[in-house]
Amino acid sequence: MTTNRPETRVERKERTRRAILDAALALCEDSSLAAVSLRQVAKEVGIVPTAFYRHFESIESLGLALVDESFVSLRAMLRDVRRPGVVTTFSGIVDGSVETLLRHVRQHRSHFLFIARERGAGPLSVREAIRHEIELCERELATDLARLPGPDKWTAEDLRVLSNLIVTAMVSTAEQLLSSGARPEAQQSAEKEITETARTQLRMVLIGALNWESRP
Amino acid sequence: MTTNRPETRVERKERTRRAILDAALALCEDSSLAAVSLRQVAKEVGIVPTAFYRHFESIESLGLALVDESFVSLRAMLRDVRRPGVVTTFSGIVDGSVETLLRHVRQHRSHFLFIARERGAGPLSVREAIRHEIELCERELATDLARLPGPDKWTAEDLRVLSNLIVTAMVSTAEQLLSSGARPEAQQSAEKEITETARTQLRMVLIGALNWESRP
DNA sequence: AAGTTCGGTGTACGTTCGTACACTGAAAGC
DNA sequence: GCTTTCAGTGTACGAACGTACACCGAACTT
Repeated sequence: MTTNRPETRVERKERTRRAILDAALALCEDSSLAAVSLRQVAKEVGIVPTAFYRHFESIESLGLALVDESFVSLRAMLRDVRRPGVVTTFSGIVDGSVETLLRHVRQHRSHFLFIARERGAGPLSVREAIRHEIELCERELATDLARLPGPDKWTAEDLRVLSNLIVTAMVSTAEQLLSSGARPEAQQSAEKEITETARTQLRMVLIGALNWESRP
Repeated sequence: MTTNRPETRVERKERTRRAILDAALALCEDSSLAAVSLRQVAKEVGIVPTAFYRHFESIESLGLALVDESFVSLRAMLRDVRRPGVVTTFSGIVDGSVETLLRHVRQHRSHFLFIARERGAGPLSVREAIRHEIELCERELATDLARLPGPDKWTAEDLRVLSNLIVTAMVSTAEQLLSSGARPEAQQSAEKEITETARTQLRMVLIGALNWESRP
């Protein structure tokens, strides 16, 4: 049973703000943010168009808020991947990472979908925000890689380059998983194939890394 | 001096069609195709809006035409990369490939820009067309890789996986080159850094490939 | 209890959009 | 030469867009 005490003003505002973010995310499922109109969002939320401005000054700044929000769940995923050494074999790291990625893509479809779209097509400021967040991911990965035997003797530059490669491959994997989800009839087998490919690719890259000689 | 003979009807039609494609491509430089209106294109070309329908039945089918056109130049690039063995060392292959990529991105900016945008944000049919073309590229790369010592003993599946990885990395490199071109003040050094990264990544992947044991 | 703040309303505007329809005039076909 | 074809014209419409402006009423402040 819900307590029926009257809503405070900030609560109500926050609730509407959430509704706007959710509505925008839903509308972004099948077209880019630039193609979403203020009026559509307002109608979806159930407010009058001009009320939108009480929360965001433009669709673009709504986009920036959605980027922040999306990367909260992404960071949660990364924390999940690197949770302290339950597994230490290379195979274990690879399998665990890919499985975690799959789980989070399923769980936060619309966020990943939004990022994948706007990464290439959004307004400049949104693209830059996404690029920046991905760069942070690469840096975090680089510091993790630096603890592995082999890469621990590399130059910082080589570490950067390797994590860029890995993150790129994982972003691509996520995008493939997303588009496989658009056709639910054969989704399971498609997901299996995509994750298997991702696992193999990670292994190939790691083998390359183990045989790499960093020369400064 | 231009010969002044009267234009034939098909010539004139083709000329207008080209103008429409060029105008659309230009308008796509700073927003996605879905956000480009039929009227904008028509105004840019200098025809009345309804005349657009004499050439395309919708913006979407215009998009498909642009995909075709863009991949003509991309295929030209790939032919260029694989031109018969002037160089045979791994380093030679890598350096040559990356340099060719850079050259073609510069030369066909707007085409690459269009593909990069619509690959993630375009209408479904456009996204599928692009995905299909990229898959063709991966297949061609796979048959090339199959001639290399090492990969020549691989399973078809492993070859597919490796070329998917390489193509993904190259697509990402192209996208980075494109966004570096948006800020002309430091473009040269940015391009140098990006291509250097791409070279290193290709080498890392190839080293992984040389040490890979394909087990069926 | 009186006054202020502010999320949400309702109307109203000028613009731009896609597209329907009837048309024109020059090249193509006979 | 007369007819047909068809790329391009011009007008006209309803719908959707962003946004300006005056307003309301309930939650807050004092």
